[in-house]
Amino acid sequence: MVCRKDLLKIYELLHGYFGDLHWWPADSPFEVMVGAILTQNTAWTNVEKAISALKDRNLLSPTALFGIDEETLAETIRPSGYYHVKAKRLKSLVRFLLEQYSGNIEMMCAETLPILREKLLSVRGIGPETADSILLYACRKPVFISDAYTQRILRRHALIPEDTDVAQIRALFMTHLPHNASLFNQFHALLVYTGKTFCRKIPKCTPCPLRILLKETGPR
DNA sequence: CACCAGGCAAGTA
DNA sequence: TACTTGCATGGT
Repeated sequence: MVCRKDLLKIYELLHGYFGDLHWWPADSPFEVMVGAILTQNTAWTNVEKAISALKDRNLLSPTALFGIDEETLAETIRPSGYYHVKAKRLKSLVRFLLEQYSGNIEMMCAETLPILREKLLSVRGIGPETADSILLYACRKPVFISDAYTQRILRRHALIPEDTDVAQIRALFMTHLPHNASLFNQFHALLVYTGKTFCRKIPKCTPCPLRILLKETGPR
C-alpha cells in the first residue's frame, strides 16, 4: 500500500516532468461547475464543444441557464453526450445556486468546506468527484479529487490493492498529504494529464511515465 | 467495426 | 448493502 512518502515522490516526479499545469481550464468559477458536470464519464474534447455552444448563446451564467427551457439546453450541450441527463443536472445546479446564494458563487464558496461538500452532494447530479472538482477548482478548497485516472494509475503501478475504490483512494491522499489547495490542484491535474497522455488505450498503457521516472530515479 | 471517455442515479435482489 | 443498468456523443 502506498504511504505518504510514495505520494510525495510521485508528485515530485510528475511535477518535475510536466511542470505547473494551471488547472482548471475555464474562464470563470461557474464555467468550472458547468464543465465538471459535462465531463462526467465523457472526453473533454466533447465538453469543449458544448461549452463553446453555451458561450456562443451567452448561456454561461446561472440566470441565463435558469431562464432557458430544458430541451433547448439539452440540444445546445448535445456534443457532450448524455445530454438529456446533463441538461437536468445543470438545471438542478442553477436552481441550487439561485435558491441558496442568489446565483453568487463567491457567497457559495464562503461556506465551510464540510458544509458545502454536503450541500453539493445533496444536489441531483452532483456526486463525489463533481463536488470535489467544484470545491477545489471553483472555490480553491483543499480537497483531493479522486477519479478514474487516479485509480487506474495507482493500480497499474501496483501501488494499491486491485479492489481499492475511489473513495478509499481519496481518503488515502487526504490523510497522507498536507491539506493544501495548490498541492491538490497540481496533483490531480498531473495525474489526469499523465493518464491522458500515456494511458489512452486502456488495458495496455505501455509507456507509463511514472514507471519510467521511478526507474530512472531508482527504487523508492 | 469495437471500444473508450476526468460519473451519477435509479433499479434490483 | 452490493451489484447492474441507462444515459450518448465523438475520437482512435
